[in-house]
Amino acid sequence: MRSLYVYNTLSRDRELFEPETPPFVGMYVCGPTVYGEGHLGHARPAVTFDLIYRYLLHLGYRVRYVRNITDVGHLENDADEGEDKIAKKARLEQVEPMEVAQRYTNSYRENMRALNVLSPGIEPLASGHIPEQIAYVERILEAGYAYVVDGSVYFDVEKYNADHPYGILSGRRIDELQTSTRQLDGQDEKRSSLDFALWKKASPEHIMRWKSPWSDGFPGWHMECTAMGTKYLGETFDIHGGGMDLLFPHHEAEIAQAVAATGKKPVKYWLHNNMITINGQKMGKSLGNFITLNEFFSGEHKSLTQAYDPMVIRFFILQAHYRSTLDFTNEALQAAGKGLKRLFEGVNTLKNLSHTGKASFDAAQLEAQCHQAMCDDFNSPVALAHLFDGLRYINQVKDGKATIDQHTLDHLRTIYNTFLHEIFGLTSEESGNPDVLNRVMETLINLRNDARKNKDFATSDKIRDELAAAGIVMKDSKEGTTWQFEG
RNA sequence: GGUCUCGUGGCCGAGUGGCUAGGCAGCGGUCUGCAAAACCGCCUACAGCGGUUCGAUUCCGCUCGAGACCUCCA
Repeated sequence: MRSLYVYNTLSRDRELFEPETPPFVGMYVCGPTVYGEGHLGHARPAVTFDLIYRYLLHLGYRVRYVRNITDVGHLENDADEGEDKIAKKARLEQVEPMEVAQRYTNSYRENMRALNVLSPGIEPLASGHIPEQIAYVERILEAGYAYVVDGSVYFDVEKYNADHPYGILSGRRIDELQTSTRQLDGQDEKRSSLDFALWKKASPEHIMRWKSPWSDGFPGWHMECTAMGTKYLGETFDIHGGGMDLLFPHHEAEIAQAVAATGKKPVKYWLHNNMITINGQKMGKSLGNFITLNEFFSGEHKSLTQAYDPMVIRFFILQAHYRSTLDFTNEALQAAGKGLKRLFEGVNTLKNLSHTGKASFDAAQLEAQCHQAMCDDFNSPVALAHLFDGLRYINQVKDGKATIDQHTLDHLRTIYNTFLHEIFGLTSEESGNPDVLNRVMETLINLRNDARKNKDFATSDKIRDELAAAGIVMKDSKEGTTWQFEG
């Protein structure tokens, strides 16, 4: 198996990837909170970890991929006074909380399918794992790292820090944190402002609630990932992923919870994708540049000049390294769209090529370069650059300016299929055209070429222009005329 | 205010102590009845100021600028 290096946030460095029990890999990724439409911010981690998942599978690992659906109990900001996000939305819309969660879960899954993101092996719901979460809180209480106040359970960060360093992931220090935390709901109950809730007692108007030994309430917002990760991947597993914004406090709290309960560090490799911006600005509900995925796909948003194919968004994301910030602009997306189209056309060319002689290109080297890039912390932009380099050779062969042998031809086909489709998950919507359409087009092409031969360009151009108006493009080359649908 | 990340050519984005990705746009050419596509060539940048070095875009320091987290968010 190839040597894969991944950037581990825990060490702030690239490390050789060595799973606990190869060939098995346990991977947990923080999924969406389903209280609203999927947006651009959801696409980045989904595509990033889809790439990682696909590449690990390609390398021969057997991956158990868990991505949760958060459908309970995250606290809102002070304007909402600790009200549950989903409950709040439900009241506004006068429906059951689980109905809201279901609707947006469905919507999220549809978006993921459009982006060709593979389904995780397990997609657990937080609401379906309340007993596991309660049991986990009990373990932490038994270990002495939590305390109960009026039906709520809080994690005792200072006590924990005395035995285990708190902040190993985010690089934060407890004394620095103490001075920079602000007042939140329930603060007076906590011994320290740093402590976080493991279980929250529900206020009377709070409609999402479950029974527990401490109160009718709901789990703290770091609890579900710890409980469900443990349940499906064990007390220690290989990869935990998510957005950089989750680094603190969410992932830090997850480590503390697990160490408090088990004495073991739960995760070997912490992987974090960077954030996206829109026109150089952070995307935020308050900034008015919040674009949902459906708006992207339809183009219905005031800051979009056109609709974007989900594959273009996927390709755009893959063209940047996952640990860099990525800026979405119309210009950049359009550029990506053209690049992607060129790539697909090259693959199509490759499909129709036949061997012509000696190859003047080293396909094995191309393959090695692509893998080298991917093994260096999943550097998809560099791998894509190599594929574009190969494209030039393919087109030269098409133009008769280079030659290719059968072996190289087969090898290139395998490489492009493997990387573009299998690993990058890029698909062209070359839906198998019905035979009848191919026959019709063949006829039209023949008619037009007859006209061209007779220098009846009025007729030949009429055929081409009218087909163009219908969305079909004709392309003349030495080998003859080809056609395709064009947007 | 604290912690951290980053600043690359018209735009997007890799990467490196000397050999300086890739995409898009632009310009010139080849091909073509024309067009499109493709191919060839050109445009060769690393915020600013110091320092280390034979040599720095790449290492160090400072300045300026942007962003993330600390507080719901991917």
